[in-house]
This record gives sequence, C-alpha cells and structure tokens, in this order.
Amino acid sequence: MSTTTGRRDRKKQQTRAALMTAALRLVDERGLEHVTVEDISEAADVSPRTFFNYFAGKDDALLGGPVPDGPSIHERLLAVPAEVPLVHALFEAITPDVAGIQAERDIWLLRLRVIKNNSSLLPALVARGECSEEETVAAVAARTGKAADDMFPQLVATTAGAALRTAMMRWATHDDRDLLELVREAFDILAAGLTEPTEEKAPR
Amino acid sequence: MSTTTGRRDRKKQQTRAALMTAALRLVDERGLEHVTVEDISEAADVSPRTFFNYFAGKDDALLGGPVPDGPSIHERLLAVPAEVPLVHALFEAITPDVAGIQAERDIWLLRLRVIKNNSSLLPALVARGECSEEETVAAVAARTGKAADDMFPQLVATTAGAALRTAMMRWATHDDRDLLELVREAFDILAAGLTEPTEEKAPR
DNA sequence: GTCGAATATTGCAGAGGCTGCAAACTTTTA
DNA sequence: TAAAAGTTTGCAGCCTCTGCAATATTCGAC
Repeated sequence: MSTTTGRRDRKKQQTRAALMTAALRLVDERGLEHVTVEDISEAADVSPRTFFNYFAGKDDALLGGPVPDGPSIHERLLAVPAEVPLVHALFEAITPDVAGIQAERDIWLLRLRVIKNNSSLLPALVARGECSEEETVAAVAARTGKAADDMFPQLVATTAGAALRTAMMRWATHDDRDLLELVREAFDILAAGLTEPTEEKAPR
Repeated sequence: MSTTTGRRDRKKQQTRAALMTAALRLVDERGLEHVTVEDISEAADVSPRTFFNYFAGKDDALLGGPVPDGPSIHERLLAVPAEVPLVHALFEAITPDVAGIQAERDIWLLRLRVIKNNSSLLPALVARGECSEEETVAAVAARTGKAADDMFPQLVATTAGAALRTAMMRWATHDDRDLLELVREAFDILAAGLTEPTEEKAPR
C-alpha cells in the first residue's frame, strides 16, 4: 500500500503500534510504576515475551522505539548552503524532524505529557536524541572545519538537542503555539547568545 | 572531625564511599553489564541488601548518590550583581560546582570515563543535573523577570546544563586543560551565539 | 492447493534488580 | 546498665529482561 510492504510487515507495524499506544495509554492513566510489561502486552493482545521482541523495555516502548529514518541530519545539514549561519542551518536541518512530530501530533502530545509526569523518562528522551547527536557532531565538525573531538561541535550538537527538547516540552505543556515556531524561537535565542527575546518582529 | 559527626555517621560515610568506589572500579574493569550489585556489595564487604539502603541502584551508586549540598544555584545566581550579563552570571554561579568536581578530580575522571564507556549511564548523568536544573529555571526567571513557564528560562537552564556536561566530557576524555577553563570557553561560545571561537584572547 | 523455508510468537527457565518486613545487632543516651 | 534509636541483614516476592527451543504462521515455488 504505502510502500513495499507485505502483509507480514504490516502486521508487525500494527503490533508495534498497538504495544506503543497501549503503553502510552496505560502509563498516562496509572503512572509508570503501576504498569507492568504484562499489562501492556495483555492490552495489545500478545504475550509478554513478544513485547520484548519489539521493545527493549517500557521506556523504549513509550518513546516509540528507533527513530523513523530518512535523510540523516548529517546530509541535511551539509545540504544547507555554507553561507547560512550555523545555528540557522541547524534549524533548517531539523525542520523535517519537527514536521515528523507534527504529523503525529496526538501521539507526541500524549508522549510528552507522559514524560513530563514521569520524570524518570526524561533521560530516556535525551538518550533518544543522542543517537542523532553524535551524527550532528560530525556534521558540525565537517561544516566548520573543526576536529571532531573539538569541544565546539560537541557543544553545538548538545545545545541544539537541548533547544529542541525544550521547545517540545513547552509545546506539549501549553499547546498554544505552533511547534515549529517554538523551535525557531529557541534557535533564535541560541543565536542571540541566550539574551531575552525582546522585539523579535524582525523581517524574516 | 570535619563537621559535627558522630562515629556512627562517619561509618556511614565510609560505607557509602566504599560502595561507590567499588562500583566505579568494578564497572571500569568489566563494564556495567558484567557487574552485579552482589559483586559491588561483596567488594565493599556489606550485604547486597545494605547496598540498597545507600543507593537506589547501580546507576545511582556510580553517580555518587545525591548531590553534595551547599548554597543552592538559586541563591548563588541571584547573588551575582544584576549588571552582569546572564550567561556570565550563570558561569559564576556554577563555579563552585566546578570547584567541587576538581576537588574530587580522580573520582570524577574515573566516573566520567565509566559514563563514556557505558553510554546507558549518560541519561543518569543528565538526570543528576536535572535536579539543579529546575532550580535554575526559577532563578533565571526571577533574574530576568520572565514567568517561570516561559520558554526562555527553561532554555537557558537546559542549555547551561548541556554546556557544563559537554565541558566535563571533553575534560575527561582529554584531560589536557583545566576544567574551569573549558567551562568558561563553553559559556563564552554560548554567549557568542554558538559561533566558532576565533580570537578569544580578549582581555579578561 | 501443497510443501518446505523463512519468520513470528510463545512458554519456560533463570539471572538480576529492587522493595517491604521483621529479626538481630550496634551505637547512643538517659 | 537499660532503654531508645538507628543500622545491617536475610528472606520472600514481584518485576525486568534474555536465551533457548517448540510451536505456529506466512511466503514463495512448484
């Protein structure tokens, strides 16, 4: 249908989604500590053992497992013209990820609420971002001509991740502004050296 | 001796330290997966059950448990004159923490190496910083007159945490420059809007 | 359709993490 | 020195997670 998928793969995706949403729903209702893997797998109508064929653990299921793929951050960042300032380029490079989140708006709002209410999950969210982060380090290093073990690329990558995460949490807790706008604002603040956003109505 | 401590408390501190160093040493040697709580408690000569009287788990023991206290970030940040730019003020405010790390240089180098080699621990390090982070949010909000649920204080706090962590990791992996210098450089980069540190030989 | 081949699901056993409880022990204090 | 306060320990028990082998399902080629 959508891509080259046999019935088999479709069922797998279905099971994966069932487990993930069941996990989110149950944890949202009862809290992380009061939901067992058995509860989740029962709700998804598979055996507990099968749960672990899909996810490494509760955390993993709540985060949705491996990041959906596509062109890597690396490629995307290097695709932005070299004249564009670094922070701006980074913003452009993560725009597709933001779009991906917006495309699954409801799940992400739920997921972020769950994370917010079960703070032991926040590290998990960080960990998820981290896989991209290492890549970002390399990309920034390549773009700026710095060594990969220089502190600069490291700092840029972790900071960008922090900004994205902050915008996401703010988005989820208020849900009054567009996520992309929030991310843009966060990156603008970064570019301004962490000064307060005064009159930001500059022409875009 | 040092402060108001009876023999009892001294013994507790001793046991805690023994567990922590045993955990670090064993995990450094064998890797996180190949060290059990039983191994650690045996090395520290206490029962496994006692281990859990001190630490919530292996991660916790490796990180050293609760952060050593003192004047909170909040107080320290507000103690910096209001004229000082925010990022600079933040740097000043965390200086004592950096000093605390340098005072336990060997343990921290070992700890950070362990974290680096067992990446599932990095989230734990983030979590550790997070307890201070919420406080930092409030302090930044107070200092800038922003609401506490504004994105700006959030972003500043998480970014500062990211910068500190990045400097620490860089320090641990190379150990060729003073930690405080690295932290200063990181904050300078933040203040410069994530631009490359060119001629940084400005008068200090 | 039918028969393997590939793949998914499941149960089971077992190691390990972690908690509550109560007994035993040690230090402190009166 | 006896009671109070605090610490250590063992034990039972639940939960997480993994490896393995048996079972069931789906796919592809006849």
